[in-house]
Amino acid sequence: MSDRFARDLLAWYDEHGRHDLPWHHNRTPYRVWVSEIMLQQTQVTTVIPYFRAFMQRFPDVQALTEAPEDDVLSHWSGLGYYARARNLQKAARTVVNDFGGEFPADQEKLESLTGIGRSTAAAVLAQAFGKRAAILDGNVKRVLARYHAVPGWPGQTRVLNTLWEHAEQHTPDTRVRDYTQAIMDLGAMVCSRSRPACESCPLQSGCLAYRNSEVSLYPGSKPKKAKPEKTTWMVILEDSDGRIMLERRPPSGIWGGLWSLPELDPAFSPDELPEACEQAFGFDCSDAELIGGFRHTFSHYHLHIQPARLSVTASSNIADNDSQRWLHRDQALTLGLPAPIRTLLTNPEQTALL
DNA sequence: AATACGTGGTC
DNA sequence: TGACCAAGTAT
Repeated sequence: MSDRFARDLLAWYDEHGRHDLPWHHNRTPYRVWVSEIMLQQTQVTTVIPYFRAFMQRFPDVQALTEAPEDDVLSHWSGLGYYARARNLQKAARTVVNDFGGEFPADQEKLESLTGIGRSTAAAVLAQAFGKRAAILDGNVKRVLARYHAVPGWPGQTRVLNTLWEHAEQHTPDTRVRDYTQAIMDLGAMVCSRSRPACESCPLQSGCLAYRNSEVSLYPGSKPKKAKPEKTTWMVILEDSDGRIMLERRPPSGIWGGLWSLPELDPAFSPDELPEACEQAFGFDCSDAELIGGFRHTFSHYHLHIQPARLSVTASSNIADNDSQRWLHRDQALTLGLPAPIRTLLTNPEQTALL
């Protein structure tokens, strides 16, 4: 049953673990699910305020299904990986339509919900239903890679499979909920990526990497690749009322479904911007003013964002539609906006310094 | 299997 | 200061 790994880990957790995170209270499947989705590739401290606001606005799965997608995205604004928000609502509708509004306590059925993979399904099973299920997130990967001295980068299927095997083996039959939280806490608080606190680790005596003084070698690092550089114009079209134009981005791709400033081909020179805007958007534009570009780094490429402000002179027939809205800046900030656009609209002077 | 998908923290 | 990475999943 539970080997010394789980036993020692749980003893440590009782004294040192995190027992008071927002999703630890009223631990319903819905709350656990939302927290797990938010926590994908995202730090706990970042998630906490988003989780509170989200629960206030969408208290249950029913409320989530009934909300406009824009509302969900605006609550996700700044969190990143926005497909998570769109998938969240899709999955909520599946729960209501196919599962009678109740989350299934079944690994396979949970994984059928979009946005829920193997690890998230296991986390919901363990945290919300107390069922035995092995998780394997970044924390667990690090702990297990060190404990068993598993060589290689966890992005490789072979390495990943090995880690999953260890994860399954160590998961106990009892106290699965606590165990799941415990191994994540250990990874976050003791077995951290840099400067792990091995002297305070309850698993030290069995840790192969520690025994060999090779803790820093695990887990193996990702092969590095140069990020491509891309450039774009982001135009702030402003009418005589001080309203600016926002465009809804396509549902897939970067910032999918969010509202943002309209983009223009970087091949245009500053001189050509007014005419390019007129052709693209159909308004008389003038006075292109360059605000000062900045570079934004994504996971897989760098984007040079070149903001430019233009005046719309003939604005009599301006109207909102599905993919285009004219709003004052404070109104624009209530939309689901990407973080750098939010910054750009809030404080263009600061952005110009970047 | 490899890649796309965000943002903020860390050193 | 730029590279690296975090409670991963979808395609």
